[in-house]
Amino acid sequence: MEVSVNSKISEQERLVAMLKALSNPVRFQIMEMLAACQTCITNDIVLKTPLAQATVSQHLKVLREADLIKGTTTGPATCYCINEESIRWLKDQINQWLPDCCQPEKET
Amino acid sequence: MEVSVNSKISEQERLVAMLKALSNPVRFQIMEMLAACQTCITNDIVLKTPLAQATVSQHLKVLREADLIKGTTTGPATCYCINEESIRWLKDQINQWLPDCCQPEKET
DNA sequence: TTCTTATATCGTATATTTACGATATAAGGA
DNA sequence: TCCTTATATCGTAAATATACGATATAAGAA
Repeated sequence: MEVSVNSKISEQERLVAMLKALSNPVRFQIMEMLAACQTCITNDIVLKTPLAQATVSQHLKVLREADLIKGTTTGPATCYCINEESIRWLKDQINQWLPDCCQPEKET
Repeated sequence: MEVSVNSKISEQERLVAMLKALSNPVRFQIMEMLAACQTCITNDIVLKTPLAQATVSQHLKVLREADLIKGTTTGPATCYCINEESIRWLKDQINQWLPDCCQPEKET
């Protein structure tokens, strides 16, 4: 039922923060990588990227802080995966956005 | 049928550019203002904002270049409105994004 | 033409983002 | 314990974004 009474940031702020995290080509593609490989460790992403490990780690932090991905430590590695719940929330928000115009083709 | 053969930027790049334009709280709220007032001139937005006119004008330029809004000059003023076609495209893209996971509640 | 109104653009200061190498940190094997 | 592997974080340089005042520009009125 979505009871976020004491949340520090509003829903709009959360949405904007997510969009900001997504609005970088590298991070957007990391999301697609994670969606494709279901779950993979940082090094997998580093190897698929021309960037340094530190840079990828930094991007992963941004995605994590925006709640777009989740990371679990397994031994020395960190296993990342998409935060499906958040992505669903994001999609719902965008769908409901600007309802007075711009509704995608819906046949009601 | 969407024939964008010679487009300089890919669909993903266009989407990321739109997200980037939206991922600023001021610009996000300008979009909501424009959706609410249907169409309004720059000065209306400036007055609803704590920012300087130059700053608002700059934000409008970013939104314009991301194709999220359209502006038409009427006399000395510029009349801005939401680019509904682009917003619909954006919504469709987000809906189709990460199809293997994170589908919003659909009953097929 | 001159004034007013409404915007856009320029120049610039400050803040944030992006990227990297160097250096922690943490777990497990030899 | 010492080495290897996998990440994270620190410090920092360069690029980009944000905001503003000052200054164009453009249309219409006097």
